Amino acid sequence: MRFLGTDFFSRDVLAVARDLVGVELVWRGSSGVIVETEAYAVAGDAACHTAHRPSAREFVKHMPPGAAYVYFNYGMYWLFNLHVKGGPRDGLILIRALEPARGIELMKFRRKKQRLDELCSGPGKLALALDIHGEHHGTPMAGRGRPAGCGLRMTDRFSESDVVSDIRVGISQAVDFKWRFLVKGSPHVSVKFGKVKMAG
DNA sequence: GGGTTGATGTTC
DNA sequence: AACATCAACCCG
Repeated sequence: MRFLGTDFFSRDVLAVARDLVGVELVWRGSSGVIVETEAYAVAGDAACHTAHRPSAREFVKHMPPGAAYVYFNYGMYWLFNLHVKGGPRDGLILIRALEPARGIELMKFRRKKQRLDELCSGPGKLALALDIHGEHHGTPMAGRGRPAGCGLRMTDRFSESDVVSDIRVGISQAVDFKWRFLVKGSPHVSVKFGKVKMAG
């Protein structure tokens, strides 16, 4: 199995976010093909953690491209991001939804759900399905130090024309950026194309 | 189907 | 106080 290297994560954060759609996220015996991502830019994006959190600024300063940025939100859910660094725009990419691929029974057990289209259709859901949590913060997902059994693998599951962009979900800053990338028509996304409520 | 609400705890 | 969420519940 060939995994993406750090060069993949050393490009523009928007290009990487778009290209991650269709890539298989492999995590210790379970996996899913990414069907939804959101880009957050280190500079000029008020919605990015680096805009308000010193700890996030420390992370992007010291961690390599491809490192996992994992954080706890709403007192209940872990959210999994990938660090992009070394291209025109650095940033963090939230993985928002997967089409389950491997280890589906284990994911159903962890989620206590049977329906395939509800297993990983949201950032909190997929972290639970894959058992991603705080101790995985900083895990290198590309290049040296990548744990055995974890990584990102190219697939031919979708074509470029399947991927559309839309505004981001659940934020109150920089709400107009169309920096969410998703497979149009996929039943596995968190929010369908065009369904995010507009501000005002 | 769509809207509303409560659960829950870390960071700033 | 805000928060890159989710599921359960209402209403119809």
